[in-house]
Amino acid sequence: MAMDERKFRILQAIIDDYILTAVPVGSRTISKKYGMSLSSATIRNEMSDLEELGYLDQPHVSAGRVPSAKAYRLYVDQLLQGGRISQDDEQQVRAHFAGRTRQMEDVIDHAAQVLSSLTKYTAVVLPPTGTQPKIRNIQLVSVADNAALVVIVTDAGVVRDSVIRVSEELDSDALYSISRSLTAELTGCSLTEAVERIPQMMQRMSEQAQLIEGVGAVMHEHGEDIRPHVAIGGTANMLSYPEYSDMEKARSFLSLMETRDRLADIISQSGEMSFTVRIGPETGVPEMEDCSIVTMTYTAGNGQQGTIGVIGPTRMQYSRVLAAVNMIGRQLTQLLSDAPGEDIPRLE
Amino acid sequence: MAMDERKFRILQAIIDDYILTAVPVGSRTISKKYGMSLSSATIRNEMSDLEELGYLDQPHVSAGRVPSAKAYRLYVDQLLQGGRISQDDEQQVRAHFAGRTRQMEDVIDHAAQVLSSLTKYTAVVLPPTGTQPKIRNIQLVSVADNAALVVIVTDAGVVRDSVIRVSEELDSDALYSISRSLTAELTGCSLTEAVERIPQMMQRMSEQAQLIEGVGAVMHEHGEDIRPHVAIGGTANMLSYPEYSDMEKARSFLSLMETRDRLADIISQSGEMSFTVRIGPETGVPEMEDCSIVTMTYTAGNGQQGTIGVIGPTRMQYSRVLAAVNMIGRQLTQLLSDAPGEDIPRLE
DNA sequence: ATTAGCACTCACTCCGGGCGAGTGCTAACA
DNA sequence: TGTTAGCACTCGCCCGGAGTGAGTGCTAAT
Repeated sequence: MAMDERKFRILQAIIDDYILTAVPVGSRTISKKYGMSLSSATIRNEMSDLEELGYLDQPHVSAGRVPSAKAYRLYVDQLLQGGRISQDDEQQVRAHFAGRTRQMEDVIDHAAQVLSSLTKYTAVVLPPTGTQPKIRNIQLVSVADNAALVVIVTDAGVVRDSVIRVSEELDSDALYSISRSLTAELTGCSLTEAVERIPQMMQRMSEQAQLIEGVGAVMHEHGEDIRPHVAIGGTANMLSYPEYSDMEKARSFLSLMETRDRLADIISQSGEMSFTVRIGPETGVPEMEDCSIVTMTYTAGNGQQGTIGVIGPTRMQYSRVLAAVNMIGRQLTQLLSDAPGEDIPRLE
Repeated sequence: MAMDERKFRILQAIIDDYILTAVPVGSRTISKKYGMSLSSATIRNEMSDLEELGYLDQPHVSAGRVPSAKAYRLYVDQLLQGGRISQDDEQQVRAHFAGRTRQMEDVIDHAAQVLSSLTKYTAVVLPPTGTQPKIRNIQLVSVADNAALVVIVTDAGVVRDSVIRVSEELDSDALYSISRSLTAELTGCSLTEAVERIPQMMQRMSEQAQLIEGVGAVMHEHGEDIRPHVAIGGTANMLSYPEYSDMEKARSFLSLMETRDRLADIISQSGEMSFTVRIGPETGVPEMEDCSIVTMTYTAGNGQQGTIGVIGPTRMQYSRVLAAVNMIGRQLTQLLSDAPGEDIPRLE
């Protein structure tokens, strides 16, 4: 027994109905609501077959059927293939993003907000990261008598800056000249390469050894601890769905959303493809057994890649979510491309 | 009929019990569990009086009594007066914060996390803000051929920096000399004062007019839009409490936690006093009718003030929360004081 | 002033019956 | 051979009533 055209249409109808109502759907519903000229009995037979094929589950013997993860998989594959992704609210959203120079962090936060309010699910946005950024410029700025600010500019924007102590009282000219040597020496290096070079440099410019060591420490710290800011929107949305009427589930979901590190891992595991849909168990996260995650990567001007994602119940409205994710993703790529001229958002 | 010693002790017992169990407490419970040598009947009479005085509410006629906001107020006033604030886990927490130079943002996030896990409620931390920070140094750093990064250092640390376009191709030496003039001119000004001076400066140094205008724009933007990063921890905790078994309530609470701007407003409304406890309606927030908020201000080295707060149900464990807030608050103040020498966290 | 006793209230739980949506199977039909 | 009507059966869910127990208020005795 194989999957024929009719079975497929019935399956589709079941999924549609279940997505809408979150209630196990019965044969009569399909036969009546979804204009097939088939009696409920026939549908029943087909449903029985579909269950055998693994596309449907039955919560208990006298209940309707519920689509399985396998069914959703088929469903979204169809969606993705067909490319039926509309792009309605595009205009409004574009307006939201237009104007003002923004910090990367703001862009990210905003994207998460828009995406969640568009889909009514939970949205997660990771900032662009990627190949080790290359150093472009190093500046020491005097902050106080014995403290200086280290600003490291890379091709990804400004890497976080830090204050270090300077032993002697160097005036700003002195700092500037040191900045120039450092820049000359390290331009084009990645942070880790730069850290490796620090010892030699300390020897060569021994009178500034302490200062240079400080700079090295800053680089080291930022080279490792790239704990990017993760933007989340609409966690509260999930509570509106019946699948989270169980408090315990809701709690564990929310806890997961709070541990940003783990969340970032989960979201960023979205393969090489630009579009990824992970359904239920495919997420690989026990707490998300009945969630699906739709992710897409976007690209900033410097080639770095970020990820946006939507998390919802497995019965999410895939076509709408796919459309929204696709739109926001493209929008971000465009916004962050070097081209536009007036704004250069930077990496936080 | 007035509040006498015995009534007060009974009220205290009722509050203690209710805080523990979240269940309306009856006269028998008090008479038995709380070693008063009084019969339940006597307690009943007293409870009736306390209800008349407005300290107790009765959900329905045959249920026990529940403390009113007025009762909690009395309770915490007593707590605050007595100064009975223990400081047990102080050591562990101090260890958490020790070591490593940190960004202000990290410190804030971390404080929220610790505070929420310590109290099992929701914690909110606002970064220090305060009197307009004074400019200490302005640096233009070359980022690309026709773009420069403006870094404005104030006594509050680094104000967010932005990239601006520079029309001509200025090399880094040229940028440095402009930086020096700008610094000389504007040191000691607040951001808004500096913005006012921009027009004159544009006239005076007309060949760099566009550049200076750009710098002015950056200042203006950051002078206004001080949307500080708000750190939140433990929102999921709230779902463990029976008062939030109602999904609708939980949802509205979480939504509130998501609108950081509003949340920041609410938290920062904590009067002049260093310690504030707002109970139920006192919060002034409809969504928080049965929440209480405990806040405390802390002070950074430069005199700027930040706020930390804990949000929980009105029946929160005030003494523990007060202790925790107090401890973390003092800890932050100490950590952020200029004194310690090795770390200077900075304003994000 | 305190307490024992008593009648009364009322939320909560448990339980059995009825309901209805849904299934699987069988037999009839095109 | 595929489709359909009919039927018996299952089982979750809702509803109403009885029972329970915690709690109160009042009264009378100590």
